[in-house]
Amino acid sequence: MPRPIEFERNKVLKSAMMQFWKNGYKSTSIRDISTCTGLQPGSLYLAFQDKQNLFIEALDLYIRQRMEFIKDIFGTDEPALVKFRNYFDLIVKSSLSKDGCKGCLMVNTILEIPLDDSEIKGRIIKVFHDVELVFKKTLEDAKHEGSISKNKDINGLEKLIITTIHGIRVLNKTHPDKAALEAIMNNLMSAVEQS
Amino acid sequence: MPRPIEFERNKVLKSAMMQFWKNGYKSTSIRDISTCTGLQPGSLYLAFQDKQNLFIEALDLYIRQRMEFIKDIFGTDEPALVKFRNYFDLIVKSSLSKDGCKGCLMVNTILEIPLDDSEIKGRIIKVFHDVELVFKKTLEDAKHEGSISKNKDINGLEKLIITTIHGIRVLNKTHPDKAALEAIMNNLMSAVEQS
DNA sequence: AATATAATTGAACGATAGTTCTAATATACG
DNA sequence: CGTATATTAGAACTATCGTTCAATTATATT
Repeated sequence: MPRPIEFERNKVLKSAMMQFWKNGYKSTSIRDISTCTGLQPGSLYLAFQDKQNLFIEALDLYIRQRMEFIKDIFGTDEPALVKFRNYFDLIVKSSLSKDGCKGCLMVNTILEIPLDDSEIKGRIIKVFHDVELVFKKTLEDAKHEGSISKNKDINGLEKLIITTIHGIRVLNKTHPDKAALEAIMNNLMSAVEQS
Repeated sequence: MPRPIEFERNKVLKSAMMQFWKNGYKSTSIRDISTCTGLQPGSLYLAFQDKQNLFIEALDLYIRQRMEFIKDIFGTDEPALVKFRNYFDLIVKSSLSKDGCKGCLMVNTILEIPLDDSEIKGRIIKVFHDVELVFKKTLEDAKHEGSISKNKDINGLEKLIITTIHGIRVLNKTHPDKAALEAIMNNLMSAVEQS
C-alpha cells in the first residue's frame, strides 16, 4: 500500500560519508548532503533523524569498512610479522591513492570535535582501542612464533604502531610522498622486528 | 585626542587562540570569542577585520610560540643528538600537561579545514616545512659530529620524526599516557641514533 | 480502478552564525 | 574646560544553519 522507498540507504550513507570525509563535520551542511545524495532535507530527516545521527551512521559505515580492511589483513593465517608488513604496505598504497589526501575520517573527526563532545568522540576512541587489541594480539602471536623477543614491550610497541599510522593520516593531509611513507614504514617495521 | 585602546592586542589574541585551540575553528563563534576576551563583536571586527583574519592572527601567535620553543631547543650549541633528546622529552612533558589534551592547533586545524581551503592550510604547511628544515639541519650536524652514520637517509629520518610528533598530537586527543609516550619517543630516539 | 499508506518534495521556520551600525564613551589637545 | 577623535557597547542586520511541514506523488492492496 505505501509508496516504496526509492533510495538505497547505503548509497546515501556512502555519499554523505564522502562529503563529511572531504570537508569535515561542521563544514558540511545538510544542504551539501542534500546535493551530493540527491535527497531533499525532508527525506534525509525522515530517514536519519538529524545531522548528528546521520553523521554517526556515515561514520559507522566508514568504521565498518576500516574494520573489514583490518580483518582482511590480520584475520589470515599468515605469520604475524607478514601481517604487519602487508598492513604497512597497504597504508602506503592507500595514502597515495585518490582518497589518501583526505586522511582518515576518524582521526579528522577526533581532532575537529570540541573537547567536551563525548558521543562521537567515545565511538572513535572505542574503535582505536579495538584496533589496538588486534595489534597486541598479533604481537603476542609473533612472540609465540618466535619472530620477536619474549621480553618485548607489547603495549609500547602497539602504541608506536597506531601513533605512526595516525601521524601518516596527518602527513596525508599535507604532503603525501612515496619516499617518506616508505621510510617511515620501514622504520616502523624494524622497530617491530628488532629483537 | 582619540580615545585610547583599552585592550592589549596580544592578550585578546591569546584568549582567542585558547578558544580556537579548545573547540576548533568552525565550532568557535565570534560570540564565544567575545565572551572569553571581554570584547564586544564591534571591537573585535574593528581590530581584526573578520573571523578568518582573527583566526589567522591567533594561529600566528600560536606559531610564533611553537617556533620559539623549537628555537630554544635547536638553537643551542649542544650536540645534535642531545637536542633531539631534549625535544622529545619536552614533547612528552607537554603532552602530559594541562593543555596536552588539546593537541596541536596547527594539526587540529589542518585536519578540520575543508580540503580546498588554501589560505590557512598553506600557512600551516609552510610552518611544518620550516620545522622540517630545522630537523634536517640538525641531522646534518649529527653527521658532521660523527654521531650518526654518513649514509643515513636524512629526508626519511626527518619525515619519521615529524610524523611521529603528529601522531602524538592525535594520541593526546585520546589517551595521553606516560608509558606509551616514552615508549614511542625511545623508539624514535633509537631510530635517529642507530647507525 | 479506487483507495490507503507512506515516501518525496521543497518551501518555510526558528535559531544562530558572521557582520555592520549607531549611540555612548573616554581621553589628548587647544 | 570644551572639543575633536577614535574606541567601545550591544542592538540590529543578513545569511545560513539545522529542522519541520503541508502538499504532492507513487505504489500495493481491495
